[in-house]
Amino acid sequence: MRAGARIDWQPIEATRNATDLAKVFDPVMRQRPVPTLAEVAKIAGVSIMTASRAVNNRPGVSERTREAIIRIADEIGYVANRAAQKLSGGQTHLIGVIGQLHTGFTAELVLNIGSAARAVDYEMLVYSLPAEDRSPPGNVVDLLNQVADGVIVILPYESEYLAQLNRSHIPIVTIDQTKPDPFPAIIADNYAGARLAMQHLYELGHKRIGFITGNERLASARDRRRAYADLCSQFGLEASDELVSKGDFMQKGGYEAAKRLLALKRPPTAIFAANDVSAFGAMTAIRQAGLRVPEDMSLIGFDDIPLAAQLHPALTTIRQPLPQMARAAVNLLLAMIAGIEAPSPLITLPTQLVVRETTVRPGGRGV
Amino acid sequence: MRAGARIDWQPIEATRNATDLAKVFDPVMRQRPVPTLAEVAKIAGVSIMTASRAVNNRPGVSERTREAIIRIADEIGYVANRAAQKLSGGQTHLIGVIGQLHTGFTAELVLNIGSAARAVDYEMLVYSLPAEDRSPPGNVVDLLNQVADGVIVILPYESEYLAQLNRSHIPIVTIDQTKPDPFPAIIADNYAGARLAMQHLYELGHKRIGFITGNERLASARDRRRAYADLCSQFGLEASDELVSKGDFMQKGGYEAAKRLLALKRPPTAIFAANDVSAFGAMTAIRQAGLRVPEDMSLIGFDDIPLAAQLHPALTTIRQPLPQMARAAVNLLLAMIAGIEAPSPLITLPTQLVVRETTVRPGGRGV
DNA sequence: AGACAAAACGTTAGCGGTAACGTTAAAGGG
DNA sequence: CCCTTTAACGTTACCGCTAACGTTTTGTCT
Repeated sequence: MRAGARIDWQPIEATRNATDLAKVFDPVMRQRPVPTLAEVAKIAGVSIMTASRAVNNRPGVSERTREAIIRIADEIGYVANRAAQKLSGGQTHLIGVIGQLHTGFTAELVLNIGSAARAVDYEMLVYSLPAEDRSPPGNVVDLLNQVADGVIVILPYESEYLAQLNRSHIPIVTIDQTKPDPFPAIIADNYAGARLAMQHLYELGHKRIGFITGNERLASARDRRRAYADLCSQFGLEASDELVSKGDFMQKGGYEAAKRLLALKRPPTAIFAANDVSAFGAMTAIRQAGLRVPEDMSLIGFDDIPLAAQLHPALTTIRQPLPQMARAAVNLLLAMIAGIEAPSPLITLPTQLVVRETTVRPGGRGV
Repeated sequence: MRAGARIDWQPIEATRNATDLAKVFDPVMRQRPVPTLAEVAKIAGVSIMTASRAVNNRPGVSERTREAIIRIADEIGYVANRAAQKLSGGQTHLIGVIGQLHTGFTAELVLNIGSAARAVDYEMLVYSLPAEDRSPPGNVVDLLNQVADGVIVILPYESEYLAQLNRSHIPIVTIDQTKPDPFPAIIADNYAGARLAMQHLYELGHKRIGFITGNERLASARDRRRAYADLCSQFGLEASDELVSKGDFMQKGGYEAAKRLLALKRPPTAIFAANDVSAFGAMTAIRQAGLRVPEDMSLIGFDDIPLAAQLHPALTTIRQPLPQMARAAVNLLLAMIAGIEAPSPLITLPTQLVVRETTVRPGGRGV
């Protein structure tokens, strides 16, 4: 072992003077290549295989040797080459996530997955599907498969297509898919959540409630709509096709859907939007029509994305248990990576009503 | 070449009946492994190397052979193994991006980078730095280096630290870093942008303008503050330390900073927040104090994240040219990957004033 | 037609790791 | 104290691909 190989990583503040910076950019420093397992092994005076066993914490090495090897690895700053690990059939401790980062809900979910992954010593790599979702994600799964141990997929449509395209034997978990056939899935209880929303509006006294649909390529959107319809009839609320306005989970869609509802001869007194983003769009439309939220029109969303609480007025909504969903997805994926069959192919998590400022009794506060 | 090897990818709608689904989940289909270059070569009756040259569009293959090989590759659904490519010194046509997806600005920038990358036939993989940014991104750069051809880094602090940690010789481009020493950088003209904001408020007649600072670990935040101070003295505006309130580019920081400004014996008539997210926080504080935006208090932000236009009232702000920045970053990175020295180590892009609804003459519309 | 260059294609080695098996050293058992 | 088992370590082969160089074919010029 070379003397002087020890490296002291200095905290960022300590590098703020010219002398230190000069050292940082010293060509010799910059050229120092990233060390391989072979170098660790050479310094430790063992074979590469022994070094591999040591750093991966696997049996077949004595404690003494293991410690020495790990110390050396730390000192020279060894980091395993994931590409090589994966190529040779090993594990990379990396999970891939595929989703549309454009949407607030997915983005938030992805961040939660990242936290959940780090909590169990995995890193996360994200592939953001383009907004025009037509590019088949099969190749992307293959791509992530080449570097990650497993993939979590959040698609803007049902995943049968993906199942068809995907030929990897990689573990895959989906989120927000009710058909667990192709892959195990994590999903919030959309039906029960939408019932909570409707019940809330009903209890406030609303008899005529409009609904803005989501992207009905997704089961979650269909479940929410089903709950709306079911509760309308259960509570004896007015129900007609004109009260159901087509949206797409997006802002503009919500805006236009709300506009149609407001243009009715008898507009509703409350609007249930299939997700928060649609609700934001609806809010714009309501205000543009010269009405106030919530005095003239109650509004409830779904998802509880961070923005919902920050808006004025703050949006009443149904909360999806994002941290739990993320943890469940990661745990399920890790189990599959470890070769354990999923206990259940479909894990449903409960939702929760979050009452804020956009829902009041019909007719406004005064009534 | 096997007959019947041709595969017709059916559009998603076509798979919706039971018979097709059964076929999809047929074990034989599922087990079909992802093909390698060796299989392409075998079917084509050429060596692996020739197949490699063909699919990578490199010289040394006749047009006839190339076409045949590419056709076969398409038919059996060959996708290059990026891990193997990278390991053997080749290019993966993949770029890595490191940033904090939590912040709206970064998230939007990342999406733009994704589009820019796809436009030049590259894919993007994202690593989201945890909110607690203390984990040194050096390892993460190494990680992405192992799979990507280059990395674009968007840090919540100056990048000297990164330069110190990073030992890869991988091409790196940073965004929002004024010190191009370690790596070439793309940056919006924050100083000029902030001047535009101040000039706008000045022209509306504001004489007492409050400023909410950003995260001053970033040069962009310091530049904006500098412009604020410079224009205060240039325009002869009231300037005092109490008008500068410490924020951190985040919602809560903006909220608290605005609260302090409002609590002054003589509050300002307008607030310039160092970024849009801070401005949102400020808006909450202003409303909580019983004041209206913009009648009682004008408010201007910086960045023009998508949310700015969707708020009520819509936020006046300074637009950063995200698509251009993304394209510039990608182009610069690709140039570096190709071995071309960056023409300039620091590319500055112009910003733009976007007047919306939160800025009016002091005293409200009536004046 | 022979010589020779260029294009087309093949072979070898190796990227950095791991699985599988082979070998050596330590431990245990009668 | 020798034999056997087990732990500790080493060797070999290979993952899928590309760089570098070697070989064969195809012109091309005189």
